[in-house]
Amino acid sequence: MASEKQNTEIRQEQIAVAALKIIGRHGTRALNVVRIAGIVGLVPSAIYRHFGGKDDVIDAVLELVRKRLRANVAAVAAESRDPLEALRLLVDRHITFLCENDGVSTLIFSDQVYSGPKKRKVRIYGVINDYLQEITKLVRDGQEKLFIRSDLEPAAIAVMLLGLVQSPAILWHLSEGTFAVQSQTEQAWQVFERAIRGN
Amino acid sequence: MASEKQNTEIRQEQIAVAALKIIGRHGTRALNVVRIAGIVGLVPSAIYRHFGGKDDVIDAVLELVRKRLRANVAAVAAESRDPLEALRLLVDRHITFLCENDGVSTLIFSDQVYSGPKKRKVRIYGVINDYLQEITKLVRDGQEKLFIRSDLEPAAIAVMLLGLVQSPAILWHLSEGTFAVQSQTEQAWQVFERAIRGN
DNA sequence: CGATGGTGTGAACGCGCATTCACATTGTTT
DNA sequence: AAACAATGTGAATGCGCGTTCACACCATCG
Repeated sequence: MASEKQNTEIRQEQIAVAALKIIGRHGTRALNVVRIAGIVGLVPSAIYRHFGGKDDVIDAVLELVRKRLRANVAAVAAESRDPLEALRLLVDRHITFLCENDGVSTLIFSDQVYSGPKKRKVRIYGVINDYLQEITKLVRDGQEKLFIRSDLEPAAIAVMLLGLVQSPAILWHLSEGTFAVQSQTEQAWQVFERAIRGN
Repeated sequence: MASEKQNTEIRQEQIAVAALKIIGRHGTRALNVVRIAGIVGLVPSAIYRHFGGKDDVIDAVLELVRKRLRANVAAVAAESRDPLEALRLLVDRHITFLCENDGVSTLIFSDQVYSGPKKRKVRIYGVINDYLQEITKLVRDGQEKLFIRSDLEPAAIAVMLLGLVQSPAILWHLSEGTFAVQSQTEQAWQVFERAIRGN
């Protein structure tokens, strides 16, 4: 019944993806090595061939999230013609990302965060800050090109944008998909855009 | 070393408060009967005189949160002269509430939510919806009195308001109090108010 | 061909923690 | 005063789960 041998790098990737999937579907509490191993097709102890322990796996998941967030920003920057449109596209992508991976929200608040090494909290803050930083760049760019009012701090706009999406996402997955996340985000974006658009 | 006997109702209150405090300071993972009992001044097994189990304790914490959120809305409604001012006061109160009780944010996303009985998720959704409902009332009132644009759905405004506060709160407690939550909320409110204020 | 290192396996250990139970204490009712 | 219900105590139980370890397999290198 032995699984085929795989390179550690591949396994690490598989394990991180599996972990994120578990967190998304069943919450961080359901994240245990048995389940992870099950998805990857390994025996629990095999996990320790590729990671020092559960904590390291969680760190890997965080890096995965960081990558995907970065990829989203890069994508919208490429697709759009102006920064304001880019922000709108980012809102769409971000909400989709959060809805498809409930785990992202839960991981950030997870007890795993607070129980783990203190570095954990710092690391999560870093991931979010990275993301905010990139959004801030978009905003600043929009201000320079006069698409966005320049009497507002770019960083503050970025945080607002995050909040715009976060609440609907929470409500969506608490409501088991009942909450009209699409409509809510749509309206919120319009209000938001009117408030920040350059005159 | 025996504690004085107390009425079950009093104990239930004490236990819920203790639990919320633990969640806030150390995360939901640190929420165990030993710790709760320690704070209340009881022996672990005594908890079971007042609650059926840990799950019931968590439910009690949720009710505690519901009460406090309701109290906040009632307070600002009483303090303010117009609905728009009420909303601004509510933002202040809500951010304070979230910062003082980190536990509220963590509890909502907690694995405990997803692991517990399915009713748990519904219950949390209910708590938030209650709160949203009350905010929506304020908004609608503001629209009728022409303080708020009436071409916007009251419920959508309410959700936006929540998002306005939530992100800063998250960043604040991830950053260990470094993040300038006050300044952020201030700016966000101004942008938001300009967007929704009746012409 | 033998050695070595990387990967997978199954069993076992140990800890944290929720829960239970028999017993003690206190307050109230009859 | 006796009986009973409510509350508090300490010990014991049992489970989930992270982690470790000795062993097996297999590729690559010398």
